[in-house]
Amino acid sequence: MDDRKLEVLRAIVEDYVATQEPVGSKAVSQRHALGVSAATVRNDMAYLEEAGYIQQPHTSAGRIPTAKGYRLFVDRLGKIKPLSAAERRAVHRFLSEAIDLDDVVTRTVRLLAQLTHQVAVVQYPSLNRSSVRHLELVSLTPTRLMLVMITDTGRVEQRYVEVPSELTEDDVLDLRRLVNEQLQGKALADAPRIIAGLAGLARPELRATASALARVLLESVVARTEERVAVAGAANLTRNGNFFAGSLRPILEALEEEVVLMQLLGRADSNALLTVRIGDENEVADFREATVVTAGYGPGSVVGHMGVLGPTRMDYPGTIAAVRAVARYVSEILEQNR
Amino acid sequence: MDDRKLEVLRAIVEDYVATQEPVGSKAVSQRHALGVSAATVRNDMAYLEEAGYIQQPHTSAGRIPTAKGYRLFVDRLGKIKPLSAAERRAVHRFLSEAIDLDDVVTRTVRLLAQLTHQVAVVQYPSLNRSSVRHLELVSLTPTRLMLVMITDTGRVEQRYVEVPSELTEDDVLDLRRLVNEQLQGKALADAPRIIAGLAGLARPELRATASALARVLLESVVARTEERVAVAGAANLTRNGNFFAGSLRPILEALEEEVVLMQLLGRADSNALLTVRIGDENEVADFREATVVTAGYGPGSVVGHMGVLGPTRMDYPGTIAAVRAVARYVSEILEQNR
DNA sequence: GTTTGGCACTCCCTGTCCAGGAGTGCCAGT
DNA sequence: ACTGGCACTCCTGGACAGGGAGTGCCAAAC
Repeated sequence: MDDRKLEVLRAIVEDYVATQEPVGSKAVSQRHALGVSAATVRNDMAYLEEAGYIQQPHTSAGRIPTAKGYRLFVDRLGKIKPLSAAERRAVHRFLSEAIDLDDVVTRTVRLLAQLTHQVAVVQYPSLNRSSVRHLELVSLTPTRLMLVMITDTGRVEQRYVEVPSELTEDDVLDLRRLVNEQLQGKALADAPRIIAGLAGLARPELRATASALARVLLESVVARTEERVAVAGAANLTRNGNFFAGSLRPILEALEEEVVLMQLLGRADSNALLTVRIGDENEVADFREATVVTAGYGPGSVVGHMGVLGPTRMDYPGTIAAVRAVARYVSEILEQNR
Repeated sequence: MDDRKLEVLRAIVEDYVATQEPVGSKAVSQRHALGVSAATVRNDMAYLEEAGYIQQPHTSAGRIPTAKGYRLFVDRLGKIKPLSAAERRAVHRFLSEAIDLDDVVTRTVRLLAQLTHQVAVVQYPSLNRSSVRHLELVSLTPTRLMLVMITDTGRVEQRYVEVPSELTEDDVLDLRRLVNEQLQGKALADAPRIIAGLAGLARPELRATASALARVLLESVVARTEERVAVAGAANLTRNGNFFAGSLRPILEALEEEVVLMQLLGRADSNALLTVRIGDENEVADFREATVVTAGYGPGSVVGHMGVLGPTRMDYPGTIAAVRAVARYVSEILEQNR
């Protein structure tokens, strides 16, 4: 494929993203210094359409890019434009004011939404990629405990535990020491194995209690892993003509389903630094008209993902730069709090 | 005002809520067994319009209720229809499966959204109406602590504390004992006073550390109080013709602002069991076209509010019943976990 | 005095038609 | 290989008319 044809595609993508209207041959030849006439552009456009990169909403309208066209643009044409110095400073300052993990996530998701003018999604640090920092047992009544687990990423999980027999203060201290000895510093992915042997290590009279505790512990490391996700910027779905072809409904519904959001952020095993899924490259049916840009983050290794969701007609260079920058800053912050 | 006129108003409200279309005199006299002709209804409607309870979108259209009309309907005409037995069972089961406070709030807000087909908002138990159940100090590095506060409603707050000098294990134990002795069981509203005296009670060599700790403690009980709110059901804004006169944007934006949501749930001091704010009775400008139904909840005394937001044209009896029922169940659950 | 049927009137809604405009495809000429 | 010209297609917006729903008012009936 011709170099000029690529330039024409770039012009179409850029103009269409900017104006949200089909772009015609005259506009391309005038606004972009290609040095050729509109008629020539028309020939190139016919070729690009034939090849599936652009399409016409109807005869006698301008062209708009297809998903395939955007893909080519992202892969070969888009020059990522880094954030301005002012933006970088703002990101840095806003995120460094966070007081705990919850706050980091909340601020991150808002920041992303604001920078990209799109819907932002941030996954809380995944439990099974974290390790245990501390386990705390608080006795509420003699037969009722509260279990609090703190991970190295700062995430806090709490559970109630009903125990079969009454416990003394010393019993609680014993149990606390036991679980911390066994689990502190261990990766949660390894935890189930350790937890299974927990009851056997307790004093005989505490066996029953320890196994009740083990059951709840297992639940909190296995059952609800992955689930937590924060969303912001839903209002951006209504920007200008975005409106997602009027089918706002399913999108809003999907945004409230953790399962769908996790799918959106990509299979947890993906360690790719940055992923762009355009249109039908997306697995979730409701997002066939959308593009999702995601990045992994974490101190050293990836512990979670974040991303933004927007119309396929989005400002790719800007969005990609923003997601990448924010993911980096968040990783830095987690590193510091380690 | 005539009894029959009230019946006409009720008919208009009910039909309009059901069909979302202006209702005419003929429809009223036919569908509701008033025993009078359309012409008579027309006279009554002229009166109701004069008195400000209903209005015409334009000449030669049917009538729709005004905010004043809905108000009268709610105060004098609506017979609250309790939830069906099946619904009550479903509510009960769904909520009793919650595993911690976070889960209770999440489930509650979803339940409300689903029952009422509207946007639901639930405030986390307000910190300054709770009391301290337990304070935990975890040492991360010799000069860095993690403070975890657990309240009687099950809410968990965590903060990092940088301390001026290196601490031994015993120092940490000492501090933990001190803060728990002083604060356990105390209402957070009283906490600032107690915290102020905290540093003075520590061993001399721990004074500096204790006052750093006190600063952070104060922050966590004062600064971010009230703030946390959960939202669900935003997709319901797009139901049928709801769309809020096409101005979806400001509503979605407002729903992401904690401050606005707190205003929506009503001044924190309101202890009223159930509040209905219709149209301009609402203080928040963006919600002039909306009705907000809120209820307080809590074990014994009110510790937070929950509510739903919908178009003024909503099913008042059903919505009110749902909000009240859910608030009661949640209160029961908090009572049990006390 | 209240209720009723009748009637003229108003206004919205829908569909049709038409002119204007933007953009294309193709062809012949450079 | 590029360009200018030209006929053609299709969308868009305004104008206009007909049908329908609902009203207000009036005179007659209960």
